[in-house]
Amino acid sequence: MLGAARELLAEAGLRGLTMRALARSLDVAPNALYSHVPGKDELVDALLDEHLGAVENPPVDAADPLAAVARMMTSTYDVLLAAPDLVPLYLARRGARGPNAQALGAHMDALLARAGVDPAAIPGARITLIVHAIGFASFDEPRAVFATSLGWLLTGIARGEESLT
Amino acid sequence: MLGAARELLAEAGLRGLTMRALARSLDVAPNALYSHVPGKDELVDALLDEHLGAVENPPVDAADPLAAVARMMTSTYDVLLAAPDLVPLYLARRGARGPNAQALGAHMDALLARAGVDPAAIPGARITLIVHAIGFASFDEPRAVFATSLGWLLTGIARGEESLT
DNA sequence: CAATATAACTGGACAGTGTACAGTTCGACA
DNA sequence: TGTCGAACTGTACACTGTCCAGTTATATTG
Repeated sequence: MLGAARELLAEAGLRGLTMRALARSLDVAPNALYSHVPGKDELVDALLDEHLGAVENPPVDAADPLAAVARMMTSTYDVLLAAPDLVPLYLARRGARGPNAQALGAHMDALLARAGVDPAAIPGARITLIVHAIGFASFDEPRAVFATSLGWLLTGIARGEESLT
Repeated sequence: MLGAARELLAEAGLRGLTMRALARSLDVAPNALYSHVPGKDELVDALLDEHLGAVENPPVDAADPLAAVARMMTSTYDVLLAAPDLVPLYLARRGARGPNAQALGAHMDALLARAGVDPAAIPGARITLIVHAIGFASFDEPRAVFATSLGWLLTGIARGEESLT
């Protein structure tokens, strides 16, 4: 069912992802879906988290942890862009909260800690990086702009400055 | 009509902002609205741009242009949060493109230029800052996290680094 | 094997959505 | 006074997500 939903999204786009169309593609009555999933929101959530499985997880003990974070976020960005129709859904659902999303978050926290980021600042840094990746994927700017701004962000995070307010 | 739409949004939320409800609040048949606006998207666009009129425009010749950018973005963030129901719409419509949005963009470009940012990097920096503000407003994190990460971003932008990829 | 519990399905419906079409009312202006 | 055009109405279409009651098929028991 998740697979059919993914296919449907790829073929018919965000607008085409409807319970009825999904049921049609499974040769089933629309309400039969509700035996497998409580509602469309939950289906979408599952779709979002599953998709995050493709994000690259660099080793936690990488030589340069900050570069590893950069690789991770770039991979996230690429994965998001690989299914552009999914991006508005990440926004509408405020990210993903399934097992894949949580594993990625934990992984990133570990890398940030190893990069010497103040522990108290880690959650904020994680959120910032996630918002940054999803936001950029949403506004689909050229990839170079994303890379540049990711560099800006990591520079700032690494130096731990926070005046200017 | 825009006013009624704004009120309706405030009272009934994002979900309650429907053409039919808007028509009802104006004591008019639903399709009468289409004499004034081509469709719901355009109505929403107008709503979004109008709302940006509340963003603070610091003087372009401020002593510290980078601090002025920070003030501008903080004000944007506050304005966005003042109408949380509008935020998902900014995302869905990929920002605003009306006169207010354009004026703000031009203003920011001028400030970034005065702050010594490489002219070629200005559009990217502008987009980055906008994505950052809208993204944070969307994920509604504590305000302090926004401020901190804005500091990170501006630090990076000002130093013009872009390695790490 | 037969009986039963349970998961998966169906038909039909409800209340809503944005919007198109054709036709009417009405105020402003020549 | 006559005409024009904007603003409106009634009706309708093709959708949406989801609920309810009832049916079928499958799996698990006695």
